[in-house]
Amino acid sequence: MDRYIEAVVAIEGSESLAAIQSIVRSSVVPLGYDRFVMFSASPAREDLVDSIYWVEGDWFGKGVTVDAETYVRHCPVTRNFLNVDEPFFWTKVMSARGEKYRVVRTPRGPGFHGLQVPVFGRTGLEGAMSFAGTRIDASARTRAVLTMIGAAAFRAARRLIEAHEPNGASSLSPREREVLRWIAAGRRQADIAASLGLSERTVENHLRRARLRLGVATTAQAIRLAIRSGEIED
Amino acid sequence: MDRYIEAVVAIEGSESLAAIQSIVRSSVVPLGYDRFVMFSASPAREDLVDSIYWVEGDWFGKGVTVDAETYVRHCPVTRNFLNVDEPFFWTKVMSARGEKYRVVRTPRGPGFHGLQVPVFGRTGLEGAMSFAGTRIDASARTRAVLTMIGAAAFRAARRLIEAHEPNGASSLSPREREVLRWIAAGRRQADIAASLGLSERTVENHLRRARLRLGVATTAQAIRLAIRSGEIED
DNA sequence: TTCGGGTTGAGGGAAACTCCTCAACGCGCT
DNA sequence: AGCGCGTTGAGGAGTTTCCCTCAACCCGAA
Repeated sequence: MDRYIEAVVAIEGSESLAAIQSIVRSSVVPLGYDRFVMFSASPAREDLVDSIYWVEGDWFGKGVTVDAETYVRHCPVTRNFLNVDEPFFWTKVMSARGEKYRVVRTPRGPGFHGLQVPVFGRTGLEGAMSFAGTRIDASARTRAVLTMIGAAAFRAARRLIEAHEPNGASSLSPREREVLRWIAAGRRQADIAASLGLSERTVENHLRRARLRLGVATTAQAIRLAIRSGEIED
Repeated sequence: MDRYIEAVVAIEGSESLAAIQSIVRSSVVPLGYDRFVMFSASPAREDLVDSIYWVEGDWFGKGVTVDAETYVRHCPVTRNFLNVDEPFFWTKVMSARGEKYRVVRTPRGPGFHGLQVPVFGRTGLEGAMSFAGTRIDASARTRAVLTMIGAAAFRAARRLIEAHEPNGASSLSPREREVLRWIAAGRRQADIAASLGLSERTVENHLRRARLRLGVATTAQAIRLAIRSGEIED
């Protein structure tokens, strides 16, 4: 079976971030990519980047430490994820007024180029993996490979990292969330009661408790807050 | 380069649905999958499935035509996409009270099994590709292959189909949008009327027209749709 | 000028939702 | 056993929204 598929399987089975990184490296360094950034993201944040899982390689010049803030400030093409839902290549252009990053169809020749691979989930953008290098292979094949490996690596890394961090406790109970989901889907309280096998009163009570917990006055506002915080699917 | 990667590249370059289907078939039939469903979906719809792009093979018994409604009614595991954001295997279980579909970690032995591969985008769930067969390879490798091919095939198919169907983007009027924004912020119609200097009736009328345009039954659902389509800010 | 669309507003009635309090049951935890 | 929490459900009263129809005004396009 294909070696890149094997890499994905190995990534999925990895038990440490270092293991994931090692597999990614050995897979994509031969393709010319030797700088990596992996981060979780949320379109609700205006700076997009939530927290960085992995930074490696010389991104902005020797000796520059890259943290979340630096990365976002220097790499504005990341915001392109708000407009597209596929991986895209970028290239660093040197102009009279300094360096500039630009989204391109195909980066050519030597220079600093990269591929941003977004990872989407139920709530939209969840994170990304970014590959870069000075002499990269930018073929359609390589893009497909990086798309697959980047997505697998991000999911595997997040699985490991979120296992260690106390996950953001959702403020709604399962029932409250379920009722709210149906309301957001356009059902009436009575319909929901029927399809869940509850009394209309119970549905109403769940809704009220949900409003209380979310600290809002109306159900419409609760829908919006719940979507924003990922309690229910957008 | 790997043959499955080549398949993905070929899918991305396809200019017809038939071409995509042909590539998918030749890639996954050797793995035991000979039944396919590809559909666009939206968590906003309570039946989840929007429209079906591709149905092939014997899903529910010989001679049963599968349309969107039949598929959803017979295949409740599809709703599992609301809870997970990774592909999952399912299997058909024969019990005393008829057949039942169940989500499983690994389907074993002969029988009717399948893999559901969700495709996510900026707005969350966008569609899925479903592979099934009676003697399937359910290894981690195959799951990785189907994940990649399913996602590529769905995106390519949607690109082709949406190019033909000019989507009627029905937008809201400025006033409708403004009222909806306030509603989403938790205001009551009467409050909005006061702060916009309108009568309560007018606010109510704007809301009704907004619901009509968005094609939804309740204001709560309108909030969600408007957020999804970017009519109001999240 | 006529036509369509957006905005404004009304009446009347029906349906749905919100708010308050109270209470029972199960489940896990100390 | 006692406690907290989630789930379920009720009565009663009040508020809010929804539905349907009708109509006036303004404005830009045909």
